[in-house]
Amino acid sequence: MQRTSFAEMHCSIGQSLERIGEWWTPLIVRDIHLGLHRFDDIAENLGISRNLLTRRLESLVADGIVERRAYQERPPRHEYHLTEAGREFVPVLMALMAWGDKWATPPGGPPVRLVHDACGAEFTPRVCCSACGEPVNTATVTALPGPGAAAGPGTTVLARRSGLAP
Amino acid sequence: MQRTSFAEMHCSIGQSLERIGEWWTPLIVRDIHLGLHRFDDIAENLGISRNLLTRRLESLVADGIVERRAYQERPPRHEYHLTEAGREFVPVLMALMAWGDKWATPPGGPPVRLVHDACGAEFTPRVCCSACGEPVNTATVTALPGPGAAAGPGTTVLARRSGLAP
DNA sequence: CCCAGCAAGTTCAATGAAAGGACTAACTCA
DNA sequence: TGAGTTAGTCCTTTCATTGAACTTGCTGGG
Repeated sequence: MQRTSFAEMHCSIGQSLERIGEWWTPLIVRDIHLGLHRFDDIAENLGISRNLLTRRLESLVADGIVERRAYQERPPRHEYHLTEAGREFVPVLMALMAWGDKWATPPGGPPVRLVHDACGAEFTPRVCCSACGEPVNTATVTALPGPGAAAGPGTTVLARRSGLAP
Repeated sequence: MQRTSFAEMHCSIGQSLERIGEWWTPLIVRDIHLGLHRFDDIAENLGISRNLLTRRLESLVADGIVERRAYQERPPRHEYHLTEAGREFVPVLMALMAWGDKWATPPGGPPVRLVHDACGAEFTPRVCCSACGEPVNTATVTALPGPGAAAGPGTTVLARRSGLAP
């Protein structure tokens, strides 16, 4: 059946997943980021079905994560590039990669090393506090209801627990 | 058709997605982290089909992200808790949430505020360099082939481009 | 004692998304 | 003229997802 959409959820994770949470989508963004801009390159690299790649690229473009850019007129040919939103998503992918390196190491060891050009070091991405710069973890972070908190699909029980409308 | 598995990919993102990339799975982890430990609570909160929740929880337990803990004997009843791997995944979810807050704000504004207990500030998660602590972005990070880099499903073209075996 | 209720699932049919391979369009280059 | 490139579309098969009903084992109230 059609997948349940997360679009109506009062949850930014749900909203994010609606845009980049589908199967293949994060890998497509990874490929574009790593320099694969042509349809056939991405299709061959991932081994994704071509019709599915068409659909995924369409929705990424519709959501403003990827930009479809003509690089010649006749015949019309296009390249795919990340937008600002797409580029800002890449660090999330790096954090995901770091988690995978630690808890789900691929056969043969980590396939990618990351170098931070600004400081020159090979590094591991970490999620940090924007205020003090320290790494965050479940023990040191508290989640509080924000302005958009509400009972709705995806947050019924949570809203009840935090004292919002049942 | 059955989803193509990313398990054989030489890519930590693929490995991560294989474990937590399926539809619903990140939201299930979110719910458990936020204190929903019972099957019925999670099912009601998300509105997920109960058989699907069963399957997702099974695979999360099999992958060592969630732990199934008996809290009474007769009748047998269980609670779900995050393991160490699961807790370390939560910051990735926070980064994903921050991206959604910025680029896909849910109706009504950000539904959750995060407070870093260590410094007391309300903050935005950022992905930073483990060496110098500065936030990373696409412009300041270079990806290099690591020990596990290889041509294979999910990385054929990339491996060719970076000079590995065709 | 009987019935309602809870918790944690399991079973089932209907539907539509994914896979994969063949096909098309429009052009270029030798 | 024929092969190659690029970016898709079309089609069939197969399986995951949905939603709702059903099951099991026990507790607590009247």
